[in-house]
Amino acid sequence: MLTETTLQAASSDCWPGRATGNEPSVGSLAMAGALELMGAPMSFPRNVEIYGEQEPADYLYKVISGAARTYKVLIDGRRQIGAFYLPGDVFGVEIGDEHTFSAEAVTDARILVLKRSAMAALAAHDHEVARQLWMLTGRELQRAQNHILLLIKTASERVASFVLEMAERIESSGEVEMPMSRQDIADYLGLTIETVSRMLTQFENAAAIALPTPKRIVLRNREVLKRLIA
Amino acid sequence: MLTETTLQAASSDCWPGRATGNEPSVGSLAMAGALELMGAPMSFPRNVEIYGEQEPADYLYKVISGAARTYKVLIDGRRQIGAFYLPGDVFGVEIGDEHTFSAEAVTDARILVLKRSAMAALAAHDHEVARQLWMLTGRELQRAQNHILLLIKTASERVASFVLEMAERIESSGEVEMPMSRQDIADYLGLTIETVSRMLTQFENAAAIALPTPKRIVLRNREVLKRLIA
DNA sequence: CGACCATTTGATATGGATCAAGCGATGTGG
DNA sequence: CCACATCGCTTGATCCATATCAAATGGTCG
Repeated sequence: MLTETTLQAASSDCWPGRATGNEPSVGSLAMAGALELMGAPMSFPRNVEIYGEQEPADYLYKVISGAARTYKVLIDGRRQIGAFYLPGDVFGVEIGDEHTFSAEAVTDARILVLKRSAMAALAAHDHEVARQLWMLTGRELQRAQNHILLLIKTASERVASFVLEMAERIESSGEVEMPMSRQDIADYLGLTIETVSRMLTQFENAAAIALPTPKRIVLRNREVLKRLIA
Repeated sequence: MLTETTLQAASSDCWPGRATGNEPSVGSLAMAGALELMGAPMSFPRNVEIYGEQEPADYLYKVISGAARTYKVLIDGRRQIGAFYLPGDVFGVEIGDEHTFSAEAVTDARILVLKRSAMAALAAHDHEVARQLWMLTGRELQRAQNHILLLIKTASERVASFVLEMAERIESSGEVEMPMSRQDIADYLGLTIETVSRMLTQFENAAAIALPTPKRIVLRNREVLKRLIA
């Protein structure tokens, strides 16, 4: 299963917020070492499944590099993408025993895989770890609520929101390198690829963005985009 | 603030799953009394605000009778209902310090109001309480994820799903007494009242339901509805 | 019983989907 | 290193589901 056994990436910073560690509770420091032992970085090629819907949720995943998506396919073939995960993001957190979405690598990706049972055991003795797990669920909830608000908007509002959101997450010197395809964006926003493409062209014509290549978006005037998002 | 000071409804069963209580951890039993003291049932008339978006999230709410809705209004006036809460449901759980949605009574309602800081203090000493709080967040997440899947479906699929969901939650002898208006349903499903009404008429013509009054839905053939939900 | 408000029903408009080419970037083999 | 094939994206034409606008009906409450 594990493509590598090197554990160096599984350092103590593998858990968000863990670095604060100003609450020396019992087990917290002792278990930090265990964290390193139980996490392993794995490589997933582009478009390869990380886990399937209804599989046992035995692991948590933290993106090191690349990107991942979670999704669900309805009986008639429509696909809904739940979220995109970029370096630093954690996914695969579940309340029940099974994954409710499937997950795939959007691009070639390195992902830190953490055993859930070990996390649970850790949380049972360390309130801070338990709190972090709760926070992760809470952040997913906020993301899902924002997603709901996105899906009631018009096509141009959805696409503008998406561009701005990605800009906040991965902007680098005025540009965004989109890891995902138009189909991915469409399935996230509940639109067709044609509509996504038309909206981007529209934004380009309005001088809000530039598209040197399909995946590269230059932000030329984000005020125009912000005025569109309702 | 409190319309009544009677605490009788704030018994130890006010917390879901708490009744199992087969983990006599420190503080658990001692704090059970505190729970009674900190929860108070309040009465909210129909359409009255329970809390507003961006207000400090100092309390949790458990519906005793009646119904509540959470919602957000976009700048242009569109309203999105996040969820409906019926007797037994808990709402107002937040990760941050502020409510991200507003809440109102759908009908005259009695709602148990629990101080959040007290819950947090309790959770700090009782893993079971902490787990229950986490579970509440997780259940909200699942609900939000289902809501996302609903919003990418067609109008008839959304309305059929809604009727079936409400039936599961409040069916009584083959009937559902809807507490909310058509506008509420429309704002939950991302449709207009006209479309909701037309779909219900359509289901009635297909002999799937009957509508003796607008708020009363008789389930005549739920297989027809199930076949519609994709 | 009467008035009001919610709901239903009808007619028309429209945003985004669908169907159908065309174009361009990427990557491969000669 | 270049020609060509493939795949993903863009652009265009048409259609359809749902919104919008408008009116009629019916349930509820004083």
